[in-house]
Amino acid sequence: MAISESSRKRVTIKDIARAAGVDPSTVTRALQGSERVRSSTRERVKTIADEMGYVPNMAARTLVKRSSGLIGLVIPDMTNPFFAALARGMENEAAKHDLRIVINDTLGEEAAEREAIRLFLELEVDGLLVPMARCPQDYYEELQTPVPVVHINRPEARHHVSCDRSLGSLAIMQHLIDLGHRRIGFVRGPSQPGVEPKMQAYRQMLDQHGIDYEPDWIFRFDGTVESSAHTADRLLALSPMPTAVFAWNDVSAIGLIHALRERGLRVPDDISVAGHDNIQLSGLVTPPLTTVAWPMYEIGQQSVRSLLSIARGNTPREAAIPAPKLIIRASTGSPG
Amino acid sequence: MAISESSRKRVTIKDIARAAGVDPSTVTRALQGSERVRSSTRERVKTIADEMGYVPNMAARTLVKRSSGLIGLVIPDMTNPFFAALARGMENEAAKHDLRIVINDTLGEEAAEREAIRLFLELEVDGLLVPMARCPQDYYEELQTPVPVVHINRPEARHHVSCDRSLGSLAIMQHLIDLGHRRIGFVRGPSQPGVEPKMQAYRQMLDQHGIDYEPDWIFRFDGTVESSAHTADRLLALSPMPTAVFAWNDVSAIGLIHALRERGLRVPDDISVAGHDNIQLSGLVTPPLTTVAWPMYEIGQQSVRSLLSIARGNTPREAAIPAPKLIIRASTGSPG
DNA sequence: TGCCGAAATACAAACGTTTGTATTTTGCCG
DNA sequence: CGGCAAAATACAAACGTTTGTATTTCGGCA
Repeated sequence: MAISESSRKRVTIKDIARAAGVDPSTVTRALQGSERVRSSTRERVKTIADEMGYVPNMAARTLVKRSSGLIGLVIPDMTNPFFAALARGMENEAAKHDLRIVINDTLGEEAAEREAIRLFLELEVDGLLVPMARCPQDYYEELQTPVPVVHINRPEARHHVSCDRSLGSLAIMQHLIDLGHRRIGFVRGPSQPGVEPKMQAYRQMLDQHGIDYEPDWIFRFDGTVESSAHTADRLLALSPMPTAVFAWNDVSAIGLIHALRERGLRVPDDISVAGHDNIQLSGLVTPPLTTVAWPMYEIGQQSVRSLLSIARGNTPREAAIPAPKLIIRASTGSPG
Repeated sequence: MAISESSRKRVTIKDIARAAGVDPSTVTRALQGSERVRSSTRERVKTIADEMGYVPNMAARTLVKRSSGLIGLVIPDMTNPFFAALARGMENEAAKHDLRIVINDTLGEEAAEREAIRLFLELEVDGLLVPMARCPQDYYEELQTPVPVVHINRPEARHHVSCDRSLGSLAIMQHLIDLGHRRIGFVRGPSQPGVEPKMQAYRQMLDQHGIDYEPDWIFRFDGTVESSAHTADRLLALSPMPTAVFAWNDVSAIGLIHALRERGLRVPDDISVAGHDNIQLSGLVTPPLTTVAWPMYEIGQQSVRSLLSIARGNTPREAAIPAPKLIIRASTGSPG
């Protein structure tokens, strides 16, 4: 059920045309600053439009131009500051090209993602930006959108902008190993895309240093205090106990640190903990968290650029994206 | 500069009409499930539309219906989990009425807020939801939108859904005073709307308990580690030192706790700290934070309901919104 | 068989812009 | 002052859908 239409009628180009004593087409051209209309007329029309409080009707414009000037951004989780930074990079770049970003939140649900894509297609967006899609790649292959789609961090997609997703995790693992750790646990989250590459990097680094992979060293975090507590208990029950833990994101790392400290362990003296994402709070907790920062803003910008070059029929050149940056703080140290 | 139009032409209602051997108007009605078309035709048309991969053109529909089925949500700061919960409540309620939410992030900038409103008006949204607007109320008064606007937490607005904004702060202050605190500091953030009511509640409670307001007990937090450190230093320099601090949000509270602990103070033994917002991490830090939770989800739902009744010409009845909830954790205790 | 009313469908106009083409106006030169 | 090109403006069609009205089709009954 749609909302009923409003009472006060909106000012249209025709109204302005009448008021200015010119043709609607002249009004359009005047408002667009076309050279084809005399500058005096142009100014007059603009003034009148202003006075009458003209607001262009995008539906009409989109209809004839077959392009809305919008870019659809499908966000899996608004809560994640990760995506917020991404969105800002996109908005910044889009603005340079007179494009606007509209966002739809999917709560990380596959059905909602499809719904969002559909909404955007109906809206006739000029492009789609899809960070960490939930739907399988096949879905997008078959989709046959009439508009370009750029995925973020989905290397298997046809068009994508991705920071090598294991780089950050490799850096963290390297850091821990450099510190002398050999028994390193891993806290993983729900099976979102984005966890896997970190797991892989984790295992790869273990391999490289001849450390056996222990399934017992893998823990799960579901966002609750209880799961942090459970992980801490399990850690304490292990013998020998891991001397370091790499958590797939900062929230889980901070939660774990709390649970460990509650149980009398000192971080990093008894056990090191590293996170991933560099959220604002990661520097504000005790102890400040060693983590890795992604250049999300830059990725956002680059993805809009890619979108544009695809739309122009070029294959976008490989993006020059800065590498993720290891941020060493006080939550990691040499093993006791 | 807009993106060039795509190559493959989209399927329109006319195409379906031709394929099905009926008139476009029949196709429309069939797709809408109108009773005016024979059920056999209806099914046939729907099947054909499906097979041809029909995607409705919203611009055309909006043009004739003068209503887009969209609700514009102007978000000041996507990073704030506060707004994420709000948005979800809105989406949930909107979906019940076949309305969709589109989001625009303003980074808390006044100019961006105006831009967002403009975009939404061009999009011909059916309503606007504006949580914690940056632009002054006058701006909205004069705006004369042809669509209803519901503000969130702006009681001075014509239509608004607000939790009494001081309730939470009053509860926190009451809690601290009940614990026996008399010297209570306040950490404020940048001068966003939303800080003031908390400040007021703070002073009101001091007044009520005959405690003098000390300008020295007001501190500022700007999101950096340094400002937390600075606040801690200033606190330590005071004598007598406050025994408790009420911070305007959880991030600033957590940052402060860290800085205090770094300086050898124990929380809550030496000093209590309370926050506001109940972000996910507030329960996961050491010590877990005493804070106050807002029913954001419910407020989101309610604001959509209000929007709808305004659109129908009713004045929305006062919303029944649950009160903010005091969450007592371990960061507060009786003064040493 | 012919007619009636209802059901099903077709017709046509409208929504507000844009844009290619046609027409008018303007300024200028001979 | 007539004529001409260029500049300025007007005209008209189109975008894809919806919706009120007109037309056709149909089943049933006299």
